[in-house]
Amino acid sequence: MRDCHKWGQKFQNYGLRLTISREAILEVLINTDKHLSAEDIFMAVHSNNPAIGLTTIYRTLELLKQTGIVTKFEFGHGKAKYELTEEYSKKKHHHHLICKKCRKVVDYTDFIMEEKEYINKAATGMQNKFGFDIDTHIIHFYGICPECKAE
Amino acid sequence: MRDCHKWGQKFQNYGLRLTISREAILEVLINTDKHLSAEDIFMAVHSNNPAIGLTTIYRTLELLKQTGIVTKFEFGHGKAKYELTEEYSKKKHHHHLICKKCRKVVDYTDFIMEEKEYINKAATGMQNKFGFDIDTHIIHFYGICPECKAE
DNA sequence: TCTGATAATGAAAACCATTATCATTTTGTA
DNA sequence: TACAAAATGATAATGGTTTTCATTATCAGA
Ligand SMILES: [Mn+2]
Ligand SMILES: [Mn+2]
Ligand SMILES: [Zn+2]
Ligand SMILES: [Zn+2]
Repeated sequence: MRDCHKWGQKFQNYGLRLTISREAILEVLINTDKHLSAEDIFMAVHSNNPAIGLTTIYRTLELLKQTGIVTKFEFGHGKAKYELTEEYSKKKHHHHLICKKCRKVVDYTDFIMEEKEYINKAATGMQNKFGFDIDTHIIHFYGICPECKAE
Repeated sequence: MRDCHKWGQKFQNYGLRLTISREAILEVLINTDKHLSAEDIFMAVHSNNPAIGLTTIYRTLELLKQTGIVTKFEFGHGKAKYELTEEYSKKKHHHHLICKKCRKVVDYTDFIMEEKEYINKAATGMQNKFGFDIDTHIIHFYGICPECKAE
């Protein structure tokens, strides 16, 4: 159980320990399809492991970010949200729709071929023009969700 | 001078007063090609108008955001950055390259046709699929700038 | 199994960008 | 000029995140 997961390997390679806390946090991230804040994760973990503190949540999330296991998103609503990276998630490559009214965040997986084409072209162009090595990108669409339109 | 600008009209339409503070803040935004934080703007304004406080900077930036004169960006480095919107800026439609090491932000105006094509397709798709009305989008490219590569 | 070095942790305090409060000043209008 | 509404600055408060530091858990070697 402990070492059979992808991240178990990753942790070992980085000389990090796969502790109870870290496993509990990863488990929460694996078993959700939402975008969770540190506090969301703290509360989810707390029900089974009341001893784990919020500080550890923040520290672990930072660690998971550094090792490429989670992505940190700042949607502009005060608190950062976390999601497993494509490599470690069941989710496919996707981007986000954000409702400017209710702040809902929806995953959007369509038109990935077209996106890839544009992104590749742009990333190559930037490499050539600026010498900038691109390795990730973010696309956010802002608008009003159907519920807020109806209101 | 006071009313000959686009934003003068906009302010009037909204029943807002075009005060010294607001003009000073707009002037800073007009005369830069950088992405400034509230504090950056405060310091720039301060040299000529020491009486203007940081609170007014924040309040005015929020106002300018509401009226569509500035865009607020959260690049994930702690403080928000502000830039005139396409409509009020000399800059063309563009997106951003962000260096993950030194946090530099570079404007990128290439491949806009290709981008527009993809964005239109995606926005239409989302409208049809989710009933989500998209009106803006953000594209951020993350990577390492040439200076940091050389280090 | 013991032991020491190192990593991880929790509680509490500190940090810091941003926002709220409120008394005062400025502005547009009659 | 007088008055109401809007704008402002100093200050305090907020709240998500990070630091600090003493304690605990983990692992490698003896
Ligand atoms: Mn997502
Ligand atoms: Mn820009
Ligand atoms: Zn909504
Ligand atoms: Zn750099």
